[in-house]
Amino acid sequence: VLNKTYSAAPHERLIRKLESITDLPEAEREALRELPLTVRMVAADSDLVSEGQRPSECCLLIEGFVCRYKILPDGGRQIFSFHIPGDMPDLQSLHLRVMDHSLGALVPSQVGMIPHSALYRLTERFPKIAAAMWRDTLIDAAIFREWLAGVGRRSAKQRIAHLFCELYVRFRSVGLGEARGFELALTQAEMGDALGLSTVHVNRVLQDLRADKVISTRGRFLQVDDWPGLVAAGDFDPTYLHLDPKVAI
Amino acid sequence: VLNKTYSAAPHERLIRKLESITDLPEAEREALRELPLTVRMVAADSDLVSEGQRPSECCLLIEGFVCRYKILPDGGRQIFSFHIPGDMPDLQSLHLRVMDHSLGALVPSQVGMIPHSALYRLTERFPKIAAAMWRDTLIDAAIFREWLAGVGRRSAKQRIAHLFCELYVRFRSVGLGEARGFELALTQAEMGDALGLSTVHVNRVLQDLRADKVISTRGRFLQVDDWPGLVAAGDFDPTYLHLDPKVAI
DNA sequence: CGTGTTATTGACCAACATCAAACTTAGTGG
DNA sequence: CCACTAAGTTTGATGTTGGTCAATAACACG
Repeated sequence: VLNKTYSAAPHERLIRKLESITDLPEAEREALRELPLTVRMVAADSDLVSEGQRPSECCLLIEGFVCRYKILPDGGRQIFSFHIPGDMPDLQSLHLRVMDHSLGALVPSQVGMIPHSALYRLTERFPKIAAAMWRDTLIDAAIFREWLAGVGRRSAKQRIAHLFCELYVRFRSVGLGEARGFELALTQAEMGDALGLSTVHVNRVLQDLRADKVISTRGRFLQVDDWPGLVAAGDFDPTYLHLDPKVAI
Repeated sequence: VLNKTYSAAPHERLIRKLESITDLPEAEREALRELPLTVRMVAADSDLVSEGQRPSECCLLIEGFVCRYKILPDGGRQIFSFHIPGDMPDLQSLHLRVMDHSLGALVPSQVGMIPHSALYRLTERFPKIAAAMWRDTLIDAAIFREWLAGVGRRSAKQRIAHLFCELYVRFRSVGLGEARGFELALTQAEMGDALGLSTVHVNRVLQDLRADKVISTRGRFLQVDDWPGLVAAGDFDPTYLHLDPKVAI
């Protein structure tokens, strides 16, 4: 638990996210703004929620970068998803009491904790908010399917390029990142754990992609030099993200 | 479209399924029984819904065995999930208009088509039914995560054993299959497409598992000869299925 | 400036893929 | 009821992607 100060407007982050996947009337937006929320800072590499726990609140990511993952008996780690500000990475805990995986911060992050009770009340009073949140968890599932197809049937190079495409589009769809690229706060080991690859192989494929002139990296900033090329390399089709037409990248 | 006759009680199948993951008061069960439902027969290897479509109804699987899948540009196929009677494999279409994958029958199957409009009405009138269905789609996502961990980090043998464990538990949890095993209506090619393996390799691993005396096959019947052994071979922990304690296998 | 983390490189290896053919089984029509 | 066919399973030989191990080079941070 750290103590930095931030001036982000947590509720607006959430609203912007939900509006990237659906339309919300003003009454619903207003109701979302009244959600009680306790801000908490989380250090890098520490868990927000761990496998086996029964949380009584959901996290809204305000600043930072987090992932969901599971450690397998042989010590291997599988990362299931990455989350950016505006996401509620453990929204599922609202209807799935016990966590079957963990939620960890990849960089120092700021989250807002929202009691389940407040969310229940909101979803009962506003069916449109319930539908938007349900839809969000369904898109979550669609992303898992897409990753599954990647790990099951795509080459290492396609998988890495695909991940970059997905993150770029998701960042842009909520107004984060820049047109030329985005902050990719991931080590190569973490990319490997997400894509089912070894660190060494991730490194080699990354060199390939740089040699192909589709991306370049400056520190943690991933610059997209050739978007059509990256999309082609990753066999990327954003349909599965189910974004609202109004935010089409 | 075939024409066999069946005497299954579709609504009871659905109720039994939902009760395997939650508790439903009698009023809710009664409301479910009134859901309008058009029975349809589907031939093996034909699609119930295809990628790109915008269905206006959901399917309830009454008899048979279906899967969700996607064909990749290089011709490869990734199967995302298998569904058994009582499942609503495309419940997600209620909040995700366009299908990002297809739903196909693996054997001749019987489904009940339920209009989205009827489901919307039901979920608005009965928050408990909405919660149960939302929960069902969240478990769906949990299964994707588990498969992702398998394809990403587990060996071929673990993945196959894990799949058998999952199907056995799911069949049993809704009162299908037998204590000694269950009907596995899958070709080795289909198992490969689900697990990210080649047909040849599936065949070899299957021979291993038979040699290890954990399973045996008689035609399409998969007999579990050593359940603890199969669980160990698959590194299987049923937590992710989020079954209600009352149906614990 | 150290010190620990991350990136990169090289040598070697294994799991699983691919290709091709033979064998089995289950349907189908005569 | 049998021959014929197509689908599925099994086997062998060979190839490749990506893993493992281990060392070195770059960084980032206190």
